[in-house]
Formats: sequence, structure tokens, C-alpha cells
Amino acid sequence: MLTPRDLVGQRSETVRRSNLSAIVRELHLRGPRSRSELVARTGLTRSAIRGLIGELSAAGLVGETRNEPDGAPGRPSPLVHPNPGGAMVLAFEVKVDSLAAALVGFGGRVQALRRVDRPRAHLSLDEIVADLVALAVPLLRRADPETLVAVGVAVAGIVRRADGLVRMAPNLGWRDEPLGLRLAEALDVDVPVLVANEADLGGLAEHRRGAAARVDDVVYVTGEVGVGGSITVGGQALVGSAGYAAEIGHMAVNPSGSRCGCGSSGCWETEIGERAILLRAGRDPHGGREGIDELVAAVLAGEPAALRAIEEVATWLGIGLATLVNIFNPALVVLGGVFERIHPVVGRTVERTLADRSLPAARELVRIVPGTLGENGPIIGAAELAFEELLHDPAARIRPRALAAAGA
Amino acid sequence: MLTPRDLVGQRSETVRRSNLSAIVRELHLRGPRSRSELVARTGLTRSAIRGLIGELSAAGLVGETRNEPDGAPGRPSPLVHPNPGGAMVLAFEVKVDSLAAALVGFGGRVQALRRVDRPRAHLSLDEIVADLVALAVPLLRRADPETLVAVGVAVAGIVRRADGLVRMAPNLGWRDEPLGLRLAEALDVDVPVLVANEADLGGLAEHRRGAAARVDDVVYVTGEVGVGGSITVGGQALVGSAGYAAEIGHMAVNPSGSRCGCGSSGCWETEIGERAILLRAGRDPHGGREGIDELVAAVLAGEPAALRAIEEVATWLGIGLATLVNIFNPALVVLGGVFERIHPVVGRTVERTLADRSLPAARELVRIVPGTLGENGPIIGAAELAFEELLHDPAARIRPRALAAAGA
DNA sequence: AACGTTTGGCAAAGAGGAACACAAACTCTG
DNA sequence: CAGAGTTTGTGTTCCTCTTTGCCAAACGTT
Repeated sequence: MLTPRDLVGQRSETVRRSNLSAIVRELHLRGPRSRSELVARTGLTRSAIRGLIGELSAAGLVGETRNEPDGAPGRPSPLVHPNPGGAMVLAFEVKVDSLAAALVGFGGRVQALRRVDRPRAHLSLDEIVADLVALAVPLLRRADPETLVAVGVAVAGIVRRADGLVRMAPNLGWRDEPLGLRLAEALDVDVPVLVANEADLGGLAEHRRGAAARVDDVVYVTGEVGVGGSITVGGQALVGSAGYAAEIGHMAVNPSGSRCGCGSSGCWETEIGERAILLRAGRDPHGGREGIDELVAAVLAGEPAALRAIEEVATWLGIGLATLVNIFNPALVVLGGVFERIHPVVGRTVERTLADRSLPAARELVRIVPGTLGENGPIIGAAELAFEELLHDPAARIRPRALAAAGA
Repeated sequence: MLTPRDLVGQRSETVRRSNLSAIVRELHLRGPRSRSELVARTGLTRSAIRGLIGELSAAGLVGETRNEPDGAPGRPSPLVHPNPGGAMVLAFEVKVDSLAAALVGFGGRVQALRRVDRPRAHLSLDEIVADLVALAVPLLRRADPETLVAVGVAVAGIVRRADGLVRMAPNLGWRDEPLGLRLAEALDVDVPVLVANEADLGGLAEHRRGAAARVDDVVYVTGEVGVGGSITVGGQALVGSAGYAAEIGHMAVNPSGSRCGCGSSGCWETEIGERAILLRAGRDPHGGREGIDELVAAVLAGEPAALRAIEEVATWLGIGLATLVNIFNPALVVLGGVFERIHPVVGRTVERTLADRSLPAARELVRIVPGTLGENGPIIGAAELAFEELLHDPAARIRPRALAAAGA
């Protein structure tokens, strides 16, 4: 069946939508821009930009301020800036040991963020949803319901994007739980609720607001207990035919490696996951974040066993990255989660291993950097996912409002 | 710097181009279509389609024929069919042991194909170019020079797409040879000469005309001596930041494996390349295509050593495919080259290994099939690469011609 | 033969950006 | 400090392309 998205024809209405989308996206992702910069960026004329900005301004999405003269000749172009109150999203994060909610305004400003620890016990979907709603209520009071664009949710599990069904989340003890639908009911809001995997969203966040901003070909590797990632190809996240792509933690890197939870063996995850790292160093595999921090400290202190262990981890990290670099030829590799934290002590070995094991052409321009968003990456990514609803078709959001205003 | 391609604004001219492109692409890839099917496919109105078809028809790109009544009520919609003589491309293939040239018409019809064997010796760029031109001359006599759209070239090596520089082609003994530029000079034609890697083009060909037609997420694995591939993500070939992506032959699958020509060790290529296959079976590693055919025959005859060897190969093939399936979640895996030929004897084991080693969600809907284009895959892909020049912006090709006609 | 259905043909309308002329706001120069 | 040069906002008109609406043509059904 053909859905409207499959229709390849362009109409004049499509043109307007696409141009509004380009401007809104530019402002959201890169911050305030002068009108003339928007002209240069889009290739449209000043007149056209003027009309589009006028529409966005009338809808309250953007404001214009006088731009200070910058020393160049000519009339200064006013600065168009995103209005955080003009559109907002609600973002959630469901982790094994904490829940969080955030209110984020257009332009990416985090208006408020609340995080609560929770026991590492398995809780039912209904209990989690109730906790999330309780977290969100005070945030929602700060926002005009009219401006709410969508709700984004990051969850540590495999998710069917279409309806927010969590197909499998071993650490939460969930299987086929309809998180998206339940949360939509419980919040009682009239906007889409979009659920996605936390690793995917961490990568999206780094691409939008972090270490990979403005880079279009990125491999993002993250992990705590499991190892996951997100791959940006030409500026778009790799999703695959059914949305389950980028499961890089289960690349087969070591045929003689140990058993993996996924049923295979020698997966990357079994070599570089948090437990593997701690085990190699002879530490408690359930040491978690503190265990890793202690290990890094031990490495920096020069403790031999820790050094040996971290070298092994770095080598396996480099081997896996070599595969990914050969496959994707990215411009940037971003290390998140546990790898962000161990980056200072593995960076050099990872780069050397990569140089030894990847093709010269593929690795020529690649850089390896730690993420910059830390713990809040996934929830920021959830907010960005929700903002896609606005960025993809701003007209759909602002036209109805304009009509309502005209009718009143 | 901003090039015109980076300009994100849409104009009415863009709309026309995009709509013409959609129709031309549909006809080229899927063959004749009735006007009403094009209406349904594009979402445009009958009037708009009429105007667009009219323009294409005036340019000689398409023709219309009366459509036979199909039993449904209503006036029959005429069939719009691509006119092979309306636009043509020249395609070349440079292999270690043969050269080929083909003339292909709009719609994908191969008008003529000539292939000549050549010694496995290293020849200079100039010699190869001269041979290619000699092959092409009789073909070019059959085509109106006005209708030539572009020239495509498939070559077994790493290629910089921008200018057709062959950066490295070990089997040809080439390094940084400007194949694209030289061929353009020697042919003395006024159209772009586009050079690409033969594995990339083999994948493109299967995606356009072969086993992967109309599938948008595909992993294509091919190889003779080396192992390469091409990955289609959302209908687009994966190219990476500098164009060197999809070097899947150099995935690290066995860190304790043997040395690879790339400098690393335990690459997929060292486990499943043609030489590895023959070596495992205790045969001459330089046995080439005949060696493989004999091995397959031995397997079918039940010869134990051959059976053992092929099982090992199938297992390693499955291990690498599991990694690719976990990363890309494709709808289809296509085996080309040597893997196309051994598919009958490895298929079952590959599928079992894949089932054991990939994530259930990622492999859920994937099928593994042999390619259908055989030896001619790469040259067909080269033709399709050249046709992109037409498909991307038909207006640029037909408007000048229309203007010239009006001026005369 | 009459009717419903689907489609092509054509003219008029509508939407949206481009082009152009002019005014405004800045820098630079003498 | 005045005037020239430059860049940009404003407003009007024009152009391109698609849509809308009406009619006729070509098919099947009753």
C-alpha cells in the first residue's frame, strides 16, 4: 500500500513545507542566524526568506532582534532566534537504576530536568509509567499545553518505533510492553509519544548537540552492561528494514570468545562490555560505574594489573572499531557511556590498533573522540527525537494554530 | 563552502526537476507504466502528469502506446514506455583477466556488449584506455551522440568518485592512476565519465536489475580474489565520508587468523576469499573460477574433504553475515561473485550459522539469495551509475536539446 | 441503449518563489 | 562630516508549476 510518505511527487505546498522545515531545522540545530545567513544557506531570495520568517514569527516560533554591526559595510541583517517558549517537548529516560524527565524548548534549551534513582528491581510497566507521570506533572505546569510538540522516551531495550512497543528489555525484565501507548494514555496529552532505544538516542544527541555536531558520518559506540551504538549515515540514523539496526555490540569479533547473552559467542560486548572490563582487571564484574572509575584511577596510578587489563580492552575496542571504520568510513567515532569514561586511558592504544587494522583510505580522515553529554545524552536525544515532529513539518504545527487564532 | 547541492531551499524549478526525475526513474527502473499508475505513484494530478509526460515525449525519452483494456470499467490509460534510443550510456569494465564495453539504452536495455579476454599481466593505464576505446568505437557508431548521457566504468580497485582516480588496484598493478580523466580524453565525448569500484557497482546492479530489485535495505557480498561488497541503506548505496565505505572484506572476524594483504590479520577475506576456499579444500589457491567450479562439483559428489572445507567456509560466511545483519538489519542479503557460485552448497549452513549468531529481531525478516546477474553485474552497475546522470535531473538533459531544436 | 466509471484534454485559478526597484543602515574615504 | 559604496529589508509584479473544474472519450455493466 502507498502511504502519503511514499508519494514522490512534489507540489507547491511541499515546497513551502520543505522551506519552512529547512529554516526551523537550521535555527533549532545551529542557534540564532541572521536573515542573510539563512538566505545563503537555503539559496532562496531575501523576499522568500522574509515571507517564511514572517510566518514563523507570527506563530511565535521565532523572534527577531537587532543585530549589532560587525564592522562590515552594509545594512546589518537582524538576528532570527528560536523562541524556546514557542515549541516544547517532554523527554523521558527509563534506565535500570534511574528515571528522568525533562522539558526542552525549541532551540534545544533544557528548561528543567528531574532525575530520581530507583531500585534495581524489576518494576511493572504500570508502576514505571506512574512514576514517569509523577515526574512530569510539575514540568508540564511550566509549559503552555498548546506549545507541546511531542513526547520522547529513551529506554534501555529493543523498541519497535512505530508504536513504542518495548520488545525486549532484559535489564528491566520487560518483554513486549506497550510503553508508548500506556504513557500516552497516562499523560493525557494530544501529541505523539515516540519511544526509542537509549543507545540510538545517545548517538542522536551527540550528533545534534554534542561531539558530533555538524558531522554527517558518525559511528557512536556506547555501553554500560550491554554495548550498543548508533550510526549516522549522511546525517541520518541507520535504522534498517525493521528499525533494529546498529546492534554493534553483537558483532562477532572473537570466534573463540566467551558466551554472550544473545546466544552467540565472542560478540564485541563480551570483550569490551562493562563486566568484561572489570573481569579482566580482576574486579567485581558488578562494580558498575564506581568500579570503572576506580579502575581508571588505578590505571592512572600505574597499577600493573589495571594497566594490562585496560590495554586488552583498548585493543579489542580498536579491533571492533577497525571493522566499523572499514564498513562505514566515518568522519568521526564518538565514544559514549563507559567508553567515554575510559577514553583517557584507552585512547592511544585504540588509535594505534585502528591504524594497524583498518584500511588506509577508510581511516584517513577519522577522529576518535569521547562524547560530551555524559549521563544526559539519552534524554537529550529523546527530546531531539520528539522535536523531529516539529522539524519535519513546521507548517502542520503552526497553520492550525494560526487558523484557530483567526477564528477566535 | 556551499555548493549548489547543499542549498536546502526548494523553488518551483526544483519541483519540476524532482517530478520529472520521479517519472523518469520509475520508468527506467520498473519499465512501462500507465499514466494512471504514475498518478498513483507520485500523488500528482492527471493534469500535472500529462504536462510532464508531454515534455518527456517531446524530448524523445518516452513513447505512449494504447493500453489493452484489462476488464476494469473506465477509459484505459495509455502505457508510457521508456524509449531506449532516447538516452544511452556507455559502460566499461576493467577486470584482471578481461575488458568489456556495453551500450545500454534508457530503461536498462543492453543494446550491445563486447567482452575480450586479456592476459593477467599488469598493463599500463594508457594501454588499457586504448583497448577500451577500441572496444567502444563500434558501439558508439550505433548510437546518436546527442543521446549519450554519461559513461560508467567498473574497476577492481579503490576509486575516488569525484574525479575517477584509481587510488589502488593491486591486481592491475595500479596506484593513483587517473582512469576517469584519461578515458574522457581518449573517448572525446562531452559527457561525464564516472568510475567506481566493481563490487559497489555489482551491488548497484543487483539492486536495480537483479535479485534485490525494489528492496531498499540490502547487504551485497561479492568477491573473487578479494572480498568486497556494497550496502544499500534506505535505497541509497552506503558511501561514507570520503567514498570508501563498505569494505566488508576487511571486517576483523578472527583476530588470531592469518595475515591479510591489507596489513591486518583475520580479515573476513582471509577466511572466505577464493584462495582461502581453495586452500581449505587442499587445492591450488590460484585455481580461479575453474577451481571453484570443480570444488562445487566435488561437494555435490559427496567428496569428504570438499564437504569439510565447504562447511568451514559456510560457517565463516555465516559468522560475517551475522555481524552485518546485526549492524544493518537488512531485508535481503545477496551473494555475488564466487559466493553466488557456491551458494547451492553453502546456503543451508550459512542460514543456520546466521540463525545461531545474529539477534532474533535483526534477522527476523532477512532472506539470503544468490545474485542473478553473474559475470555481467559490474558492467550493468556501471551503466546504472551513468544513468544516474539522467535520473537525477532529466530537465538538464532535455531542456538544452529542446532549446537547440527550437533555435534550429 | 443508457448509465456508471475511469481517464485524457483544456482553460482558469491558486500558491509560492523570483526579479526588480527602492529605501534603510552600515562602512569607508576624502 | 558629507557623500559614495555596500549590504540588506520592503513591497510590487512577474513567472513557474500544480491544482481545480468541466467536458469528452473509452471502457464495462445492466
